[in-house]
Amino acid sequence: MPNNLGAKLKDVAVLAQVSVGTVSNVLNKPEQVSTDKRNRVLAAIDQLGFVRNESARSLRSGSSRSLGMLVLDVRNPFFTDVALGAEDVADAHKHSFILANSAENSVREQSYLDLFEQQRVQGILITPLGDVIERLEVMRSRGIPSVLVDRLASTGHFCSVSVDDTAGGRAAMEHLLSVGSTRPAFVGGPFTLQQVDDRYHGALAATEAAGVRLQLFETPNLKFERGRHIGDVINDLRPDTRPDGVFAANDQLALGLLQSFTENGLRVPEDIAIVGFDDIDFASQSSIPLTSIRQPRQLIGERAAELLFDEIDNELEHEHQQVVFMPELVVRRSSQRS
Amino acid sequence: MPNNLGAKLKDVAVLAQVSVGTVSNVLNKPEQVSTDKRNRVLAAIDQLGFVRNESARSLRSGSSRSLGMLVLDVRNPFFTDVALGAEDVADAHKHSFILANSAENSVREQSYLDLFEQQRVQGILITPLGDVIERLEVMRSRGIPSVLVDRLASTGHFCSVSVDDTAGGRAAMEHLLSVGSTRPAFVGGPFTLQQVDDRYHGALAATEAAGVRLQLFETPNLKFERGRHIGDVINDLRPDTRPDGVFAANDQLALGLLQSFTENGLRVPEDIAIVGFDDIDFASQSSIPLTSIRQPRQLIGERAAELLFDEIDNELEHEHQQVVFMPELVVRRSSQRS
DNA sequence: TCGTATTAATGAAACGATTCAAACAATCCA
DNA sequence: TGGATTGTTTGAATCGTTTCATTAATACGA
Repeated sequence: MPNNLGAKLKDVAVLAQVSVGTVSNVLNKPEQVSTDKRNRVLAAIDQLGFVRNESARSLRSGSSRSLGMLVLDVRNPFFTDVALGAEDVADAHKHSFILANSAENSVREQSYLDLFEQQRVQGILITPLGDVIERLEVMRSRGIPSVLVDRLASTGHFCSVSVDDTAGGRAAMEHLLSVGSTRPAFVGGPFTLQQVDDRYHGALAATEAAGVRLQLFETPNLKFERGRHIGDVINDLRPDTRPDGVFAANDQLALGLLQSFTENGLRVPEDIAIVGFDDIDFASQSSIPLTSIRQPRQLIGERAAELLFDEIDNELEHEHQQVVFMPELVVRRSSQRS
Repeated sequence: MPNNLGAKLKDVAVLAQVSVGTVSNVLNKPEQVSTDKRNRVLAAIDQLGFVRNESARSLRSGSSRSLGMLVLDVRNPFFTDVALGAEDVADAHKHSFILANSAENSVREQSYLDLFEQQRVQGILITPLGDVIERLEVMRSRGIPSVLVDRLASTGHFCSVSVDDTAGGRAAMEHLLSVGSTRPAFVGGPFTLQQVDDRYHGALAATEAAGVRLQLFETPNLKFERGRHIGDVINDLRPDTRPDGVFAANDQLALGLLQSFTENGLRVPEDIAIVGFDDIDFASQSSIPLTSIRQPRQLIGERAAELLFDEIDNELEHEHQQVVFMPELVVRRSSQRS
């Protein structure tokens, strides 16, 4: 017996001696109920410990007051921060917020989209993984819009909020060159991730402009262990060919490199400078604080949620837009050669 | 117009030429429907792109197929990992999982409990913050049970899953003593958090047993910056009174200490050894890897969710239990004086 | 005083699934 | 052949809200 004592709207109505419609109005449009009755109703609600049944509300009104968000990896603090920003906005709109983790697995991605559809969420924030754009278009045609996060919408059919990864990559590399790196390298992968590809090409543009060769160390993913591994590889190179400055595609990789270098006795930044990307908290919290390219993480989440609400609220007038933030170079010790 | 094209159960029934009851059975008890009709129904579902309406299901059946989880701080990787474990279990039970962040703010805590109640979640996993036990008891009496996470249930009225913080604190301090620390210190706070208090008293027991004095540096919270600050304070002490071994109440504090010491030129572990607590990923990923007390993070989440499901499924026979995991000392460079 | 706005309150009809008692069909046995 | 048994299928009732067309009450101006 699931529903033990739950008082319902009708019980409240009886106790307060008004109709159910009035109780509903007290809840939803309190200003158009007379003070007298409103107080009676509120008292009754209090006395009975009445709690609205959200399922019934959603059923009747056709959609639930909730947003779904699907990220690539909740264990990456970058995404938790983006989610935090989005949640704030959802909160402000009195929507609940369902955070799901595709964990870079496209089966999970699909099944969470199923879930969101069943829940009739009002909209979806997603960092897409698999080939999911088509499905999102179908879902929108059925009334569930979505906004792409940390990913530029290539067709104009979606709003998106992202960061100019190419510019970020260029800034990172220009910085390395400016502190005197003559044998720079890029560490990252896979190149099927647009972000990685863009960051690399930004870096490449910088080295080409300076007439310097850019070494490439490709990784199968962006995790710490991979960074450590490449660090060991780099350490084994002959000192005169070994990179003297490394730009890693994200901070987790960069931290892996840093640990490997430290353990192997390479001095950072004297022997080799490091620049990461994302500027997660742990970048600045490392014992050798990491130079990084900062993305406005919370802001990305906030803007994305706002765009989504705009589409939800003004289905017709809404115009899709691509918000692209400029990332910011934050210089710390890992690249400071004074 | 929210509900554009949504086909409903009835539409499926018409197309498949069966009754709505049969369609519902195909969805819920497919084995008791004849193959013939089942196939017709499935084909119709496919053709119409029918998606179940979860609100309607929940309304009719009295509770939603979902679990709520309320953590102290989603930005702390410890909690994301616990949540990940719990989510897996929820998934396996085909329940959806709502993760909420009280952010150490008891107003938010209350309002998320409101939300969970409105959503009629089937149960709640919570790391309680404010004075919330009473409310949880009321909620249980109304059919929404909860399990305490990372917190021992002091009354026997709840299940709980936690770690023996006292033992962990003792192990941490015994380790520091064993590597030769003669002026050990504890860094952490506030002591209103049971976890902190227990870890401290564990450490104290170890020093008392060894006849050594334990210095205490109290902090208002467990964040990185506080660790950094205390690190600076410690650095300013006269070398002959300065601690030569520090046990921090969690890893974030420990990382803050580590950064401060490194910057100030104190050598870790030679001048001062550090031990943290939680063993988050970043502990091992630090450039000087951190010795820490490992909690089985995912497992904590899993066990908690399992206990919750047991209470949900066997309301009557269920017996509350307190699961207490033993933490594990993981020795790394930050405390290795060879 | 009467008609007309204006404002408040009502309550029956949805929303879209699940449930369950009853009807129906098929099979078996005496 | 009829009755009992087993297995499918049916469809009306139901969950707890919101919605909205009506009705009731009140105030206002002529």
